[in-house]
Order: sequence, then C-alpha cells, then structure tokens
Amino acid sequence: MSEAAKEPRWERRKQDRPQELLAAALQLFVERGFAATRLEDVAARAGVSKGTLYLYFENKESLFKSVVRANMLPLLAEAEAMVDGYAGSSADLLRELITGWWDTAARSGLNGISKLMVAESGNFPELARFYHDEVIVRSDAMIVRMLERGMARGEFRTVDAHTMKKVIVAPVVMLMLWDQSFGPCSIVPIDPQAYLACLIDLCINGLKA
Amino acid sequence: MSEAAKEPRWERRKQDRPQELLAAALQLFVERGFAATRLEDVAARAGVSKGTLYLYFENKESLFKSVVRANMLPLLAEAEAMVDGYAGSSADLLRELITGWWDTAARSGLNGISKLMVAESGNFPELARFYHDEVIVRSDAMIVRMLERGMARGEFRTVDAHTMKKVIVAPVVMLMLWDQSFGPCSIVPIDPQAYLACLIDLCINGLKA
Amino acid sequence: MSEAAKEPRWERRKQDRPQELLAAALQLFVERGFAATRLEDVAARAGVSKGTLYLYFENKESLFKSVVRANMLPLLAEAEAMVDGYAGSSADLLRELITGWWDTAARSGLNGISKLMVAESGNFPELARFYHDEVIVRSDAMIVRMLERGMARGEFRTVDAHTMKKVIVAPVVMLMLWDQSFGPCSIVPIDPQAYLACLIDLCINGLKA
Amino acid sequence: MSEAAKEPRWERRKQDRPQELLAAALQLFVERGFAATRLEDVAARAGVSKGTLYLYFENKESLFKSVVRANMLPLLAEAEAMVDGYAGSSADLLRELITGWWDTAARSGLNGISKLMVAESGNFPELARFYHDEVIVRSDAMIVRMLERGMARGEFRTVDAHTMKKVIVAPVVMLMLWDQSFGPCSIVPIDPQAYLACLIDLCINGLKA
DNA sequence: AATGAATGAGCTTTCATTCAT
DNA sequence: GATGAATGAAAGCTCATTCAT
Repeated sequence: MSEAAKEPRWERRKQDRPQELLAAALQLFVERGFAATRLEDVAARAGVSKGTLYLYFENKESLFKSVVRANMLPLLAEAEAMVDGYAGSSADLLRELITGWWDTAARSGLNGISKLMVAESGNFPELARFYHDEVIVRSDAMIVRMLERGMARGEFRTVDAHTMKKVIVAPVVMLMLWDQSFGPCSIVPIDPQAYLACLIDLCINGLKA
Repeated sequence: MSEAAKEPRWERRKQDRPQELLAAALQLFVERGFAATRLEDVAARAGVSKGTLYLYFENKESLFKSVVRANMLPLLAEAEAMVDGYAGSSADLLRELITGWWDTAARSGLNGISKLMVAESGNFPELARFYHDEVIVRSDAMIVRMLERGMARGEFRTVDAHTMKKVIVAPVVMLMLWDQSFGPCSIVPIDPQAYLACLIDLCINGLKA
Repeated sequence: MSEAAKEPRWERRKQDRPQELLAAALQLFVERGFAATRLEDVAARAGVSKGTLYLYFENKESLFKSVVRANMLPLLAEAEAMVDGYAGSSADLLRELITGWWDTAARSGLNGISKLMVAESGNFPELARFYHDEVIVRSDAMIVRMLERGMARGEFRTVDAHTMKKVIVAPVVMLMLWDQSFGPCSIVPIDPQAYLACLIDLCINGLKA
Repeated sequence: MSEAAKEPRWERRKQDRPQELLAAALQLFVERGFAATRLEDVAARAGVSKGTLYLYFENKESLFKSVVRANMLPLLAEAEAMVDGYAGSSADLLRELITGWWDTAARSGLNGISKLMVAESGNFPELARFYHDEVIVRSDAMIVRMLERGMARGEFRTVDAHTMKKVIVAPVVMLMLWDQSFGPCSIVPIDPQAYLACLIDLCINGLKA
C-alpha cells in the first residue's frame, strides 16, 4: 500500500483539471472572443462535460478572468530579472529583450491574451485595469530601464524614455496581434525573425548616440 | 401644409437612415464587440425601432460588414494622392504621412475599426480578408512607396522596405488600439502628438542615409 | 376610419397579455409551487411563447410577486366597506362576513394564494411581509372591528378580541387550504356551506352574551 | 486500538445515519419546500457527503416520503390512547386534547410537516392520500369520539360532530402553519397558550348543552 | 416606410444522480 | 460504507429575426 499505488491516474486528474480547462478556455476565447465562446465547447475541448466546469470556476466571467491572470503573471518575472542583471552593451540588451519577449509570447499564451485584452477591455473594465497595471505598466518599466541604462552609459542619445518606450513596444505587441488576427489572411505572411531584426535595427540606428 | 412640402423632409431622413444606423452600429460594435452588441441598442441609438434595421440590412452579420466597408473605403484615396504627388523631402513626407494618418483616423471611425477587426477577424474570415486586401495592403503599399522614394533619392539608407513598412506602421496602429482599449485605464494617458513625434524622430534618425 | 376600427383584435391582446399571463401563472404556482412551476408552462397556458413572458415581467420572481399583489389588493376594499357600513345585528354581520369572504375567495384566486403564501413565505421574506401587512393585518382588523361592535352593543360577551379574531379566521383560511390541498384526496369532501354554517353556529353560541 | 473496540462506535453511527438524514431533510424541506431543497444541503447538514444519501434513500422523492412517514406515525397512538381512556368531564378532555396536541406538534416535527403537506400535496398525490388517510382521518376521528362522548353524556348540545370536528381542528392546524410561515413576519407574534385558551373557551361555550 | 409584439433557438447555470475509488 | 468528481437533462433567460399592422 505504497503512496504511489494510492495516487492513481484519476486522482491526478483532479489537480490537472483547472489547468486543462484554462488552456482550453484560452484557446477558444482567443479564437472567438468572450461572448462568442460557448462553455460547452470549452468543456469539450478539455475533455469534460459542461457541469464539470462549474466545479472549478464560478461562472463564465470568472473563468475568463482566471485565464488572463493565470497566463500573465508568471511571464514578467523572468524578463525583469534579465534586464536588471544584464552585463553586456545596451544595444545587445535591447536585442535580447525584444527577441526574448517574442519567444516567450509565442511559447506561452501571451500572444493571444494581448488580442483578447484589446478586444474585451471595454466589456471588462476591472480586468483591463488589472492587465494595464500588472502587465503593461511593468513591461513598459522594463523598457524604460533599458533605455535609461543606455543613455547613462552614453550608448544611446538622449530621448524622452517614457514616450520612446511606447514606440518601441508597439511593434512587438502589433506582431502578436497580427499573428493572432490577420496572419491567416496574409498571402505573404510576416517572418517574425526578419520583422524583429528590422525593428531592432531601426531602434539601434535611431537611438545611436 | 401641402403634401409636396412634407416630402423633402421625409426624403432626407429616408436617405440618412442607413448612415445613422451605420454610425450607431460602429460605436457599439467598437465598444462591445460583435457578439455583445444588441441590435436593439443599435436601433435605439439611431432613434429607430428594431424592425427598421431590417429594412436596410439583411441581418446582424451584414450590418457588421457594411459598417466596416462603409467606413474604410473613403479614407485611403486621399492619403494615396498625397504620397504620389509629394514634392518635398522624404523625411517630411514620412512626417506628413504619419501625422495625416492619425488625424484622419481620429476624425473618422478608422480608429475603432482597427480594434474591431483585430477582435473579430477570427469570427469573420472573409471580412478579415477584405480588410486585409483593401486596407492593410494598400496602406502598406503607400509606406513602401515612401521608403523607396527616400532610398531612390539617397535620403534614406538601404533597408528592406517590405519589412520596414510593417515596423513603421505598427506604432501608428497600436496608438489607435490603445486609444480604443486601454486609454480609459491609463492614469498617464498617452499624448498622441508627442508619441507620433517620437516615432517620426526614431524613424528619421534610424533611416538616415 | 372610426376609433373602433383602428383598435383591432391584435392591439387588444397587448393590453390583455399581462392579465392572461398572471392568470396562467396563478394557476400553476398554486398547483405546483414556485420552484416546480416552469415558465414555459405558464407561457403555454397563456397561449404565448416563453419569450413573450419577458416582455411583461422581468423574471420569474417578479412574475410571482405580481401574481400575489395583483390578486390580493382588490379584494379587501369591498369586505372592509361592508363591515364599516353594516346596520343589522352583529351575529348577522359575523355570518355575512364569513360567508361573503368564502364566496369572494372561491370566485377570485384568494383561495390558492393563501396556500401559495403558506408554502413560499420562507423563500420570499419580503413578499411574506407584504402579504402579512397588506392582507393578514387588514383582514384581522375587520374581524376585530366586528367583535368590538358586538361587545359594544351588548350582543357578544366580553372576550379578548385580538386573540379571538385569530381563532375565528383560522377555520376560514383552513377551508381555503383544504380546498387547495387535500380536497382531491378526501373521500368525503367537506361541504363548504355546512362547514361554514357550523363555524358560524359555534361562534354565535360561543360569543353569546 | 483493536478492531472490536472500534466497531461499536461505528455501529452506532451507521444506525443513526438514516435518522440524522431524515432530521436534516425535514428541516430543509419545511424551510424551503421540496423543489427548492438541494440534496447537497441536506447531506451537509447531516454531516455526510452527497453520495451517502443514496445509500439510504433511493432518490429525492423517496427521501421526501420517508421524512413525512417517519415523522407522522409515532405521534397518533398516544393521543388516541388518551381519548379512549379518559375519565373526567368532556370539557376537560377537549381542553387536554387540544393543548396536548399542540405540545406534541411543537416538540415533534408535526408542526412543519403540516406546512409541507399543504404546500406539496399537489405534487405528491399518493403522499397526500397517505397523509390524509393516516393522519387527518385518524385525528379527525379522535375529535369526533370526544364530541360524541360529550353529547352522549349530556355535556355538549347536539351538533353535527363530523362537521364540527373540522371546525375545531382548523384553528389548531392553522396555529401550526402560522408558526411555520408568517410567524417571523408578525410584529405581534401569536401567543400559543392564549390562542389555544381562547379556542377552548369558544368551543366549550359554543358547545355547552 | 416604420413599428414593436411575438417567437424560439441557443446559451448559461443548476442539481439530482452515478460510480470509480 | 463512504466519498466527491463527473455527468447531462432541464430550466431560466436573451436576443436576432419575423410579420401583422
């Protein structure tokens, strides 16, 4: 009667359920938007029945909020760590920040969440505020720190960092949105690597001291 | 109070109806998204009854498509004319293109339509395709022409215009999206003029030959 | 183009709808209780569809409250008028009050509402309070006035009118409840006339000065 | 901690379970009615899990019927014994019957069951029939025997005992219903002792030979 | 042309019931 | 015996759409 024998594949499911449901919900919310997503489809994609959803989430709105929160928070910490401990040139930091961001976004759901938040912020003001405060503000602050580091070290010319950060972030966010919305429509799809390289090139040249 | 005297007023209204409905629908679709917008609210905002809507539009989807198409088409022609007939420096052209674009977007509904298309492209693939082909492709082409003009005249260094155009467009589109989604959340709202000046500055410095 | 011609059978329905729905709802709520009554059945019994109900009532609870209020308020005024303007002996007044009450109850829905309120008061405290204040208190007050009139005129012996009123009302209410609940079970059903005669007889003998 | 020592405690619980469940169910059914009572709440109040309920009762309806049957049957025997062996005056018998009834009802669940049966008889015809045959008929018969004893001994005037019994029972039942439904609403709650004294007084005066 | 009462498919949510453990 | 995760039928409610007027 070992511990292992007592913890069979069924018990494990209970712990996984919320994550499976969140993953399924993320996909469908991103694909169709909040209102157009049917909870029955979410449940089906997670391999459970409609009712099971309500064992883990109070209602549709609460599921939606959980999807956003659960997928956002773990992502920022690692990016922040990199900025603050970086040793190389600021141009390299800028490069790593942008490419690392995209890699993380593509790997996680950040990609689709951005689209989701643009689409639904009007319907969920508190969630929009949360997203703004916890994600946008913190991301922006990272870029500002990077720019100020570059200026302090004489690598970048003097610019208004708080305005410039928005300009630099925009193409990265836009890439995520394109990827989620018009990507399938484009006959000549954007090559993310080339796009980001071009952005980095523009920034480094445009910021050069 | 002859019959003849009554006609004109009525005629005018009859012709205005579709536009009033489209304007009301644009506002609500942008605010809430396609699925969360109730036709009753659209009708109410246009000052007519629910049934009247169906005299002018086949159904909700058709209204949605009309909203997008009707608001898009008139906007591009004037921008295109400017690019092709421009006499000054390419840096000035870039500046005028970007500021003119934002002015037009803010004045028209382009602003909200962008958000709408990002949000609903997954649910309306044909519409996304239309938007891509008629709006995105044509906008992009303008920027490409501007970049190629600058390179041909030796004002800009050599870059991959087809990639760079996306990078340059992104911050402008992003400004429109922010304006529509997180604008109300931001304690320190973005100043569009400063933001665009910063973008133009980055581009001109970054493209300088 | 007379007024009569302009008010066709369809327009009339709109005004009748709420009453038809209230009548249907009364029947079913009394028959099955609040929770066990399906709105679809209410609508069907009123000859309309589910959705129509929501044109006239906000939700199930609001329909329930309307049923109670709409059926109760008109009934008390006439009874009160009788008590206050009565000219004959107090024994006759007692007789008329009791028989008139039952006749009114049987004719209107008061009959079933009593059962409904006993059953659902726990689930609708505000409604129970309303019923208590507007129906029970006012009914009781009528009986008290009748008893005090009899004592003042020396027709009834001295009793505690406020306690006695409850004892006298009880058998009448109980008759209504029996009628609605165990009536169908009883092999020897109660004859309301004989029952009320017996009650009146007991009261008049028991109160005799 | 031998096996034998553990058994008794367990045995006891096992035997108590059904009664604990019935008690919990009685409370909730009376409070909320059949349909509005959730089995999960019943189980929780009895301190067991939802599934356990189904070890002792086939389903919700069967639990409901058991609640009614289990609480009814033990109550009548003692009352019947008293009537048949009584030695004093019939007025005293009437007094003891009525006050004894109320004491028993208040002590047991009879109180709430009455309300429950009024409310749900329409939804459970067989149960209503059972209640009618086993409870109402037998209670009524007791009162009839008491009345006939009084008339036979010349203590009561001649009345139709089968009608009068209903009139006499009504206020007692009504007291139970009030206690369960409008009691909490009443600013001036009924004092059961004064109420019953008043009823007894009315009956004895009204039946006096 | 315009209305708005009516409809009913479709969705969210609840909860009695089952069953693997 | 006991559990509680899972189920899915059923009910409340919404709203795009229709159509008699």
